Amino acid sequence: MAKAAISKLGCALLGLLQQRPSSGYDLRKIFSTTAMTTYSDSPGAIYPALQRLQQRGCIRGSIESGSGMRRRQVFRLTAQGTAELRKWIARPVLRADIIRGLDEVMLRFAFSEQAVGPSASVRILQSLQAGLASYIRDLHAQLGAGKTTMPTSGRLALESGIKGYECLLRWTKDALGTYRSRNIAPPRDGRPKDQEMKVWSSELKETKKLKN
Amino acid sequence: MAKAAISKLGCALLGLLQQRPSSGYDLRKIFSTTAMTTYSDSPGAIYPALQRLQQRGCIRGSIESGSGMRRRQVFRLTAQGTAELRKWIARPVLRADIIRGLDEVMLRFAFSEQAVGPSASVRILQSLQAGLASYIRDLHAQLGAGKTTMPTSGRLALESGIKGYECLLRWTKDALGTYRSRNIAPPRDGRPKDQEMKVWSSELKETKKLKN
DNA sequence: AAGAGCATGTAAGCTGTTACATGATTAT
DNA sequence: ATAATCATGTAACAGCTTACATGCTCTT
Repeated sequence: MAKAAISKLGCALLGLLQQRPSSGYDLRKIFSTTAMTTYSDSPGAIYPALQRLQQRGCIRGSIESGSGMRRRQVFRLTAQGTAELRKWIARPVLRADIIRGLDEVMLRFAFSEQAVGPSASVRILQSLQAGLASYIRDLHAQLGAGKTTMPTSGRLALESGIKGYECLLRWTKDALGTYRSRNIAPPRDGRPKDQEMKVWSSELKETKKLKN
Repeated sequence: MAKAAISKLGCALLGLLQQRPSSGYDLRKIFSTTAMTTYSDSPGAIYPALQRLQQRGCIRGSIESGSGMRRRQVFRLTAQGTAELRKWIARPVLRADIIRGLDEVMLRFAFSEQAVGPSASVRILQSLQAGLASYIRDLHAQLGAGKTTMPTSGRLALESGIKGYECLLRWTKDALGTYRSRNIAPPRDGRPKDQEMKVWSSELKETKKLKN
């Protein structure tokens, strides 16, 4: 049962719900207010996604309706949902992930510390670093091959991509340094022993208009 | 008629076909071989996309079948297809484009010089530069607001995004410098008068396996 | 003759987009 | 009261993914 993979949006929702139980509307607000605008805040995407997650048993919603309160359904992760979230985060970073879904890798990294622990963050950074270094080499080769025949804009576009990856590679090293200075043991293998759970982004409660 | 927008993949195909008439298989090879791997090389995406473009009147395919040759259908841009390609490239770069579809902006830039002319490239770079500068300001504000409450991985992820945009902004300035040194007049308004058409990426003919 | 690669497609399924729809509650 | 906002949904549509299917040609 539940063979198909959870969609990227679904994983993003799992990650957010792990940080704090929320209603669909809360989640839409996050997507429309914060740097997560890369994801859609449209109800036609979020509510069906929540339903799917619930059918899978990853989340459970409870309707809150006190007197003088609007009806709202608050979703929480189930044990299974937590497991799925961790599985998603712990997936190895392959070249395909770097090429087609770098944003998803960054999302996994963003949730990694809270949902699994710092060692998972380090693991993502390490495989990302390796994958980037290898891919950058290939891109340089491609640039060298077509340098003379490509039009300026094409060459520049390729260069922009390469520079972006190089920038990310530098950031990866910095980030690893941050964790090293915090004395996070490099994850040789085995499971992480840390499980710190903190709630952040508490300032996301601000009101903001949302049109349907 | 033909109100719905052409999909991103469709536009990518238009751009490639403008550079050189190609069969579906040729296009798949480009997507699987070059830095355009970000786009799918699956036949289930490309052949239907080509059909849609043909139904719209943007491209026209002609079946080539000499003796001792495999049947292959080569597609060419029509006048309307060229117009649609130019319209897509000339679209102003909005913040939404930067947030949700930066890759599409870069694709438009990559094709801009051949399909429209250097002044179109410059125009894209200028609006991109402005949009990036403004967006980066907002992201810095967000980072400052949540710096203390966010977990390390979340903060680092946001920083990585910001650094990526800053890197792109620097590239934008470099690229504008390249065009300035080539004496491309800044496009005050009106249409570009240049229309240089060269064929590049002639080395993409190399063979490479593609599994169905 | 057999297998690998060329070249084109189709069909099912899922997901996101866009647009619409519905009530309840708070503000003016 | 009326409008705006809260909060949740649904329905039609388009596009991509995955998997399958089909013949033809070249190599060995």
